[in-house]
Amino acid sequence: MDMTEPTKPRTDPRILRTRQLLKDALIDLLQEMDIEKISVNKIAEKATINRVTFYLHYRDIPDMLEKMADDMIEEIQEVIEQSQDAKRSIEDADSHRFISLLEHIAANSKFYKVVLGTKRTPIFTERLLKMLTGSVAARMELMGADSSISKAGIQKDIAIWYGSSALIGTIVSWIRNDMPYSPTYLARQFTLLRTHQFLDQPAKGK
Amino acid sequence: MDMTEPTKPRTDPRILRTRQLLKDALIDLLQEMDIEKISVNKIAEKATINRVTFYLHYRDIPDMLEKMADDMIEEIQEVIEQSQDAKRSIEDADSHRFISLLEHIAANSKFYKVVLGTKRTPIFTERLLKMLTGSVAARMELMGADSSISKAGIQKDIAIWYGSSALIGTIVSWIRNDMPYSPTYLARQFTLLRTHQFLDQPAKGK
DNA sequence: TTAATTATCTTACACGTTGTAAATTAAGTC
DNA sequence: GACTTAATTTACAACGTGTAAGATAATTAA
Repeated sequence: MDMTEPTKPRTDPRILRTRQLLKDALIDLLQEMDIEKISVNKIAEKATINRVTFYLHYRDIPDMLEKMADDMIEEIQEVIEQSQDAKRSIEDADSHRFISLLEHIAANSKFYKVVLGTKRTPIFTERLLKMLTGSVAARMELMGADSSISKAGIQKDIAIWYGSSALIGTIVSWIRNDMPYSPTYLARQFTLLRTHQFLDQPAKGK
Repeated sequence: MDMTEPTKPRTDPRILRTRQLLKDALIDLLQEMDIEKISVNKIAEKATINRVTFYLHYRDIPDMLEKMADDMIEEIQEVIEQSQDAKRSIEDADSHRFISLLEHIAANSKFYKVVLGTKRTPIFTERLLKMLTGSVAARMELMGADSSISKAGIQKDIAIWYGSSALIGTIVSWIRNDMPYSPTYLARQFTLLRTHQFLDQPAKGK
């Protein structure tokens, strides 16, 4: 009986090495300059890789960014799945997934500060937003039709726009401000905002 | 006594014409293709303007986008200021500013669908977020320290991250989905979300 | 270890883009 | 109608892109 994983073609170490060098070089360059100023030439040079070799792996720079975004999403999915086990209640799972995500970002802050913390590479924010929108939508399904949201006559899709935007925006702002709060603290604050938020009328008076 | 406005040098109509042609051309091109594929050549060609003339007005394409973003913010400020007069109460002003903004976006939907509705030109979203962050921060100041936010022990800066992200994200999602709700309706929904949002615990169970 | 396979390197080329210069033509201003 | 300024035309050097063909080096399988 074959016990080996079928999804392991075992890639040539040279390929892994080259791609890693290229990715690191691109992140470095994105830290230094705007994306319009980055050329395949510069990436290859910084990676100490021949320029022609770049084209053996990626069609062009946007293609490379797209593949890096794919990798990012894949990693995040893994991190979140691993944090799922042995959770006491379902309402806690949400918060713990959030904390795991923030911890993962903090552990790879150099990367995330560049790809999510700057406006240079919108594809990463785009992808993450798409993913989080799915989570928020699923959460709303869980909450069901008897929630105060439905009762208040709020359109589900608008609530999803609102909730997922607040989520990714809070994360991005946290990154841009150099992560001044711990993942646990930010998660707690986020939960508070979701429940207690803006219950007041603004102050009256001329 | 000089009654003329000092801030009116009265620009040459040729300049205005050329710039308008260039801007229209760029918006058209952004509708058709990704920004990396757009060259000064293509812009000039579509604008029926000589390529060299482009450089008499803008340093390069990013510079042009930056100036267009400046113009956008300026226009939005004007629109919002004009909606300020004759408002009954302060709490309504907020909502009316929001409606005016949405109406302005709907009236220029071709432009906004390209610059805010796609991920191609992050500088426009960036600028608008910055502006809205200011509004949200001012609103929180108005609400004061006795609000339920402060009482709940929520950091003011995090509340601003959350609120401004939800705001711009809702607008962008609305644009991306081809503005399926009227400005007034969306504003009402937004207000509901800000007050009633997510008061439930998620559904329990296995 | 040798022989195979495969990734990377080297050199080269055609083509498009960029930004600038100088002289000319056209449009707007007084 | 003379003056001023914007736009055009043509030209050029530098750079970036994407691809090709053959040589070299690293990896893997026998």
